[in-house]
Amino acid sequence: MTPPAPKTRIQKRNRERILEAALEVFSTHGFRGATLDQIAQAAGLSKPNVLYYFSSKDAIHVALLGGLMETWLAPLRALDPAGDPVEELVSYVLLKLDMARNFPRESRLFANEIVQGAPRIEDQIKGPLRTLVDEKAGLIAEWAQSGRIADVNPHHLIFSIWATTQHYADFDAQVQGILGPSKGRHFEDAAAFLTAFYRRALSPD
Amino acid sequence: MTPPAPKTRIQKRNRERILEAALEVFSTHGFRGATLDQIAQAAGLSKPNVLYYFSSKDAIHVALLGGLMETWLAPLRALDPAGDPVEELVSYVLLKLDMARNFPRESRLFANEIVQGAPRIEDQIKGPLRTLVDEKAGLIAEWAQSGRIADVNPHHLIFSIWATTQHYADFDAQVQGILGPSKGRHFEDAAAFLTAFYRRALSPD
DNA sequence: GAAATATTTGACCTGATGGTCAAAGGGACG
DNA sequence: CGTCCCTTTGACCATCAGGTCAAATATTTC
Repeated sequence: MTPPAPKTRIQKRNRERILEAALEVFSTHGFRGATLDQIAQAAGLSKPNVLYYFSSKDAIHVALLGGLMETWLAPLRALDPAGDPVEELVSYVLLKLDMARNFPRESRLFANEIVQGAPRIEDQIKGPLRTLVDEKAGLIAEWAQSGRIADVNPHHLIFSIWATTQHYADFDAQVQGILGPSKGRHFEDAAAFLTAFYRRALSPD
Repeated sequence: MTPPAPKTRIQKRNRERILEAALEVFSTHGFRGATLDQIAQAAGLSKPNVLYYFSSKDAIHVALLGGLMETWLAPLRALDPAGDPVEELVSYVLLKLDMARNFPRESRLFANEIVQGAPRIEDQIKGPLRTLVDEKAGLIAEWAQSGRIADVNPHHLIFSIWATTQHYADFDAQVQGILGPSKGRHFEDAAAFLTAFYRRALSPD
């Protein structure tokens, strides 16, 4: 479907341009709402030229999601069994919030996909993502059982962290509609709120 | 744009059918991803007949969102200054979670809209929603200042409640991909988790 | 029960959109 | 400097989708 390895310099450059443009367009309008013309224009290429590098609109989307999944999981992977449990989890919250701040398009890309039933990444969710989450949930469960953090349902704790952090990327329009526009202050306030909140909720008695 | 008041019985019935069908289709595929044919078929009407009741696809979407906004805000409006602060907030969390459980399509409809920048409900967000949120944030701020709940940023507390509860409707595909399918157990687990979590995080020292 | 009004629909129109193709342009290498 | 292969594109095609319309069919009203 998609050529496995870019060969020439030009191929590498143009494939990257296309993926960058597609990220912009897909994350803003969703898969169905995005058009090849928009992507081509954003990439500075003609539509047939885009289709020279990717066999279809669908292939672009798949390549994007696939290439981004690992980046998206990295912060969770970094959860360290050797660290202080509460601080590890708080760090995870802040890392995810940073990602929402610095990579909102990536966050929205996934949000668009998942809201509509994740038809194109079902396998990735039920495979690698689930495996990683289960592993880290096990770690959190140990922390809880040994009394090093409060007794919480690990999976739902992870969901809450995803929800509260990605919210600032995915629903930015709502946040800014309610709080007014800002150049990052909302993220700083959110960081302060979430840090205090999770520390309180997770610290053992 | 849209006839203000349905007159005949048939009009009322068919307009309702169309809105029900549109809720189903829009919430699953997003505005751009939904087609009039899909809506017409789901409503059991022909496409021209659908357009006899609503002047355009856009008009259907606007009517839907407008009609649902008040329902969506009701739980927040119910936050009672006279109640016990922590329990009022926990009740709000559970009410919102119930809505995510019982009205997932409505939740996804808004999610789809907001993720893509809320182009069609910007006014509703900056108007009625913002007003209500500011009012209730004031109430929460008083509770915090008088030491009846922990000291938290009220707006971000509200965002966290929206995020953690709507997550189970909006990102259901992900939740079920990770936890496996369920007939509601996830919601029960989430209710237990969120209750304990918010009670812990909000209870004054 | 006939006239007036409301509802329904098949056929059609138009623009948008994903995708194709043959031909032209450009660069690397002998 | 000519050949070969990679890259680019203008022109085109087919399908889909939102929307229109006039004619047909119910329904209401008098």
